[in-house]
Amino acid sequence: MPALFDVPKRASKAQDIAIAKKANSKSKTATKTVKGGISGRIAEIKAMVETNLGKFKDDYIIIQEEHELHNYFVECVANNVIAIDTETTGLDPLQDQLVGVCIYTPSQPAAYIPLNHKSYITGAKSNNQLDMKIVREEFEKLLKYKLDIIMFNACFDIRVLRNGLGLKDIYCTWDCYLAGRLMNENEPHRGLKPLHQKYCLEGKGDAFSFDSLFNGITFDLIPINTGYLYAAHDAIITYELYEFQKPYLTPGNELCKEYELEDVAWVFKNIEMPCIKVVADMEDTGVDFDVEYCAKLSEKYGKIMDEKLQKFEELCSLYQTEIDTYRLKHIDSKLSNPINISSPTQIAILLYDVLKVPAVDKKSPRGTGEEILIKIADKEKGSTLSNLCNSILEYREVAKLISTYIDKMPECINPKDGRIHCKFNQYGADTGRFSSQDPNLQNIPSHNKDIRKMFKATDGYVLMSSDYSQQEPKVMTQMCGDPKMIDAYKHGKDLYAEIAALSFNTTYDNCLEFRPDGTTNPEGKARRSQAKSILLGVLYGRGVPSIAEQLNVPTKKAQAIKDSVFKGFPAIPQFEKDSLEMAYELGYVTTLWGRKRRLPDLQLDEFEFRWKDGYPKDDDPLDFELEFDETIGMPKPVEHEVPEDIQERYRKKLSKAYFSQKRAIFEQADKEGIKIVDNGAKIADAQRQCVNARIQGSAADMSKLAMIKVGNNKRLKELGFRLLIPVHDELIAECPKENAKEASELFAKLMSEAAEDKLHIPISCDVEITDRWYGEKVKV
DNA sequence: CAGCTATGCGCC
DNA sequence: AAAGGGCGCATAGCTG
Repeated sequence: MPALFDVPKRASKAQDIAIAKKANSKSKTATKTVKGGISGRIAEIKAMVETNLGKFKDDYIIIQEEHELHNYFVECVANNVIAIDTETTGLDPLQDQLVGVCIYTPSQPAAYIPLNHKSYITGAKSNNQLDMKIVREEFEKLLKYKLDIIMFNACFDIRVLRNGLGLKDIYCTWDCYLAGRLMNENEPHRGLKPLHQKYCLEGKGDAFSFDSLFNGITFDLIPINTGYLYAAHDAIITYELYEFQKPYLTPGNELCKEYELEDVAWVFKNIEMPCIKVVADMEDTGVDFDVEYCAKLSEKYGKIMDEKLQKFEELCSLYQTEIDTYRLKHIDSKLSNPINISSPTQIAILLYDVLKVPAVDKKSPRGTGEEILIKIADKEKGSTLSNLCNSILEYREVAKLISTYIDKMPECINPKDGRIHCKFNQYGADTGRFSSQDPNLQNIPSHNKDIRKMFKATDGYVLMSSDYSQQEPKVMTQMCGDPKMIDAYKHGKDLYAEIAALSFNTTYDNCLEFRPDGTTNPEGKARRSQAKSILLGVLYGRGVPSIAEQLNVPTKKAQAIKDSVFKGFPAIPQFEKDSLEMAYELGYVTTLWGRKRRLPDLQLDEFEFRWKDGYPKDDDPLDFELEFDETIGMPKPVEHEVPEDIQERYRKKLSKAYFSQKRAIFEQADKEGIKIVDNGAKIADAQRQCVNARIQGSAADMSKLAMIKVGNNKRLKELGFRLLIPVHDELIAECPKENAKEASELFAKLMSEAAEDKLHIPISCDVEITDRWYGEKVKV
């Protein structure tokens, strides 16, 4: 079965991501100043919309009277379904304005309900817009019918309707964004319009892009008579995308079966859809923030940064002669004066050109990353060079804290409530994990004990954090099904120590860091960490040399350790094998709950053969019949394949060749006019991903199930408990102090039970109760 | 000027 | 010969 959605070939993953982001963002720079005057831009927009959507003029309507809205909703009830999309002045549901609501139900024209349009000349609110209160009340009546509600990226629209229209009970039954992610997480287009164009218009729709159309103009300034065309169009294409998706994610439907999506449909209905409300609640709640404390941190770390910079400059001055000599020789060097410590380019010049430090890493011979600088520093401890490298590292550490966290966070505070409301993308990672942005609350430093304390409980509340200990190893144990590993957890043993004991033929106690009398046991510690490295290495698809480096043992030794562990726990390599086979045969791997991670790269041929010019070297490029392709409006490019026997010849050679010989073979082919594409790296990437995606994805499923249970628990709600941040295997929440004891116990219980249908390993969650994130424990 | 890539680094 | 999964975001430096 081919992948459901075709993924176009692209130059790079980074490019894909850039494209996806572009498609996903609705014009971030909505409030910047407009060049050429507002009226000019609006005329331009008017013309663009006319040209591209004018044909829908009579198909879409504007709702400006109460009875019109009422009648429309009557039809929605009759159809038992409505698609909803909102138009706003920006992407922040708390600070930006609701401008209008777009609705659609089959049999009716798509409709736009303008609410807050205003004149771009006078700024006065435009006439003929329904009162928000009336619209809210009509919607409230509509919601009582529990009809299906279709949205795209529902979390946003739900929050907009809650905060902008006061529609507290708005819900969604089908989110086309989440459905699309589940149907193909590799889809580079994540926005509504590109998805609709690709799957509902078979890519044939007008390539007209709205991406930059409204740049610099907020939607409230667009005249209603222009705006309604654009807005109403969104509601109808949301519905059309839903119609396309629905059979694939409906269990029992032929298409759902054919594409093996029945379990995915389960995940959609029971994990992703219920998660939306929980996420919307978290984003609306936000986290309280201590500005005064933050200001103190800024001062403290600002001073440290100055000191670190000074230290760097002093150390540089010891090399003044060398630097001066270099500058004289290389007039147009990028080396500024003084040297910019933040510039990797300049640090590379300083180290490798001025100071002639030999490269320590073959992969990046001019690298200046942390690991490389540590290697250089360790070569001659105490030397000026070593001090210099350390000073760069120390500067970077504190500069990162200041620029990304300490001085950034205050800019993110919502002035209305003094809290930080980030955005969570519940399908941020292709494995199903969450991501967080604006700001990212999932990468706040934890090693540093100051930074997290900026985040505090609301006054009268306490913070609660509860994490799954060893979530991923436990998931892996379940998926391997190894009885010895399961037993280790059932008996409350340390898994890594148990693996070490059974693999290295020694006792469990000999594989612990501490002896029963409390003294340290270095050999035990080493055994345990060796077993741990192997297990986590499997989890991440880590290679033996890399594990060797981590354990500080020769590669051969690391291989021997791995062999022992695999011999003692054959279920582990079996799981690797099964996962690979699953991916090779089906093109995807699955999580415990049935979420898919497609890995099409795994099915690539190791080598692909193409004629460099698109045709054989001695061919006349015009010597063939052109076939007209109507979809692109021009003759089809003709593909000449490299004959199978030539491919076979090269494949045979390459299979026997060592790395160093491959290049020569590629060059030889090049002379024949053949380009050989080496997919080895891509395939290796996919191989690593296939084990990891199952574990990481299952853990994500589990965490989401927990969020849903916790977020919807009636008793917790009564206690005033509310979730704040999911950090993968950990949930941060807050609760009124007087209810903290009961809430924390229930919190831990719900979390530990959340995955019990599929995960038969004891799960316990400890709840920490504090006044601030990582702060002092509070007694309750 | 915006928008992009490269490099580097924070988290799980 | 090399060999680590998943994110978001900062700065530098280039390009159109």
